[in-house]
Amino acid sequence: MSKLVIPRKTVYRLSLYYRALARLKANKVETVSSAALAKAAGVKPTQLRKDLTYFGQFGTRGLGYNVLALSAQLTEVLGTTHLQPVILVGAGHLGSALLRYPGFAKEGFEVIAAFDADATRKRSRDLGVPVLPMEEIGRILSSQRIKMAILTVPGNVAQEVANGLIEAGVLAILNFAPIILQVPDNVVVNNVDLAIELENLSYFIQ
Amino acid sequence: MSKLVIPRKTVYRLSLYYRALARLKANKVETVSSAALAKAAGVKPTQLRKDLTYFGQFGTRGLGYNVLALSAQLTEVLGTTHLQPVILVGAGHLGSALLRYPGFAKEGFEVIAAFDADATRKRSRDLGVPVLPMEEIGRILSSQRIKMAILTVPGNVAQEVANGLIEAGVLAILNFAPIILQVPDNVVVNNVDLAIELENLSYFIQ
DNA sequence: CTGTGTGAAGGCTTTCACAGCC
DNA sequence: GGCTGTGAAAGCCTTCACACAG
Repeated sequence: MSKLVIPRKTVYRLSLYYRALARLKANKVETVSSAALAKAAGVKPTQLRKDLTYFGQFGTRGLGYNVLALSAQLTEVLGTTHLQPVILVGAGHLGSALLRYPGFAKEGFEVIAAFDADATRKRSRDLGVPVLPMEEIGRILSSQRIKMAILTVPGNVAQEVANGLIEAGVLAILNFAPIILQVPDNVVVNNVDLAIELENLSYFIQ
Repeated sequence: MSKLVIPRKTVYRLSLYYRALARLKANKVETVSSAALAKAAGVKPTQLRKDLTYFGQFGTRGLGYNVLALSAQLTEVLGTTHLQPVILVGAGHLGSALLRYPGFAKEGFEVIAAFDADATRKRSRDLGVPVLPMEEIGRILSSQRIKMAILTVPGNVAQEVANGLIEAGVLAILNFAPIILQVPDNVVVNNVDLAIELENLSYFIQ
C-alpha cells in the first residue's frame, strides 16, 4: 500500500478532518467544501486538499466532498474501522480519570483492563474495568491480541514498565509520564505532557 | 529581543531539554555532552546544539554543558522563572484529575481556581482549590492577573466558554475539548486530544 | 462560475560536515 | 582527542497558481 508515503503530519490532520466530519454528519450536512472543512479543522483549504490527494480523489469539482463518503474513507485509512482494544497501566489520579473519560469509547477504543502496582488501592468510584496487579500484564496480553497501551505511571518507573509492555507484545504506547521512553524501532510512542504544553503556552504570552 | 526568531518546534524542545536537565541535576551530574542530553530528550545531538544557538552559546568545547547554568538559561528563555497562575474551567472527571495532578505545580504553575457549570456538584475528594460557578470567571480574572486557562469542558460548549475566557483577558488556553477553537490572533491555543493521539497510534501499527 | 486536484515554488527544519576551541 | 558552534546542503512540508471538471 501507499501507506508509507503519507507524511506523519498529514496522518495527524486526517484525525482532525474526521472529527469535523463527524460533527457535520450529526448536523445532517451532506456536502462540504474544502474551505468549510478546513476551517473547522483549523487548517488551510489547500492543505486539506493536498492531504487528501495522498490517498485518492474524493471531491466533486464545483461542489465539494460528500460528508459520509469522505468520513468512511478516512476511517479506512486511519485503521479505525474496528474497535481497538487498549490497556491502561497506572490507575492513579490521571489514569482513573482517563478510564472514566467517554472520549475513547466514542472514537473506537475500548479499555479492556487496567493495571496498577497497588491493584487493591481504594478507589473512589467504580472504574468500569477491572484493576489488576502489574504481574498480570503478560498473561492478559498474551491471551488477547492487544497492541496498544496507555501509560500513566510515575516518571521514575515509566521506562521499566514500558519495557515490560514491549516484551509482552505492545507496539504502541500513549505515554503520559514526563520522560522520553527509549523503545525499539518497531514500537511507536506518542507523548502527552501536560506540563510541557503549559510551559510552551507560557513562552508565547511572555 | 530575538525571541521571535526562535522556531516553534525549538521552543517545544527546550522544554524537553529542561526536563532532562532537571533529572541530571537531581542526580548531581555537573556536566553533560550534547550527545547525552539529546538522547535523554529523544533528539539528535546536532539538533540540540542548533536549538541552543538560537539564543546563545552555553557549552565548553571538548567538555559539554554545565547542567545548572544551562538549566537556568532555559528557564529564562521559557519565561518560567516565576510561578504562573492558571485557572481550570470544567471540573468534570478529567478536570478534577488534572487538579490533583502534581506535575503542574512541580513545573511552576499554580492552579488558583476552578470553575464549573455546576459548582456544587458532589465531588469525591477535596480538589485543593475552590470550585466556583462560571459566572465568577470575569470577577476572578479581573481581580488577579491571570493569562492562562486549562479548558476541560465538553466539546459542545467549549467555543462559548473560550469566548468568555478571552473576553475576560485570557491569552493562552490549554484545550482538552475535541474541537478546534476559533480565537483571535493574539490568543494562543495548545490542543491536547487524547482520542486523536490514540487514533494516530493505531494508524502506525496497522 | 464554483471548487477540486496537483506540479512547481517557496519556506521551514533537520542533518551534515567541518572549523574552532578546550 | 573530544566536543561545541555553525554555514551549507538536504529533506520535508506548506502554499501558490492554475488546469480542469461539474
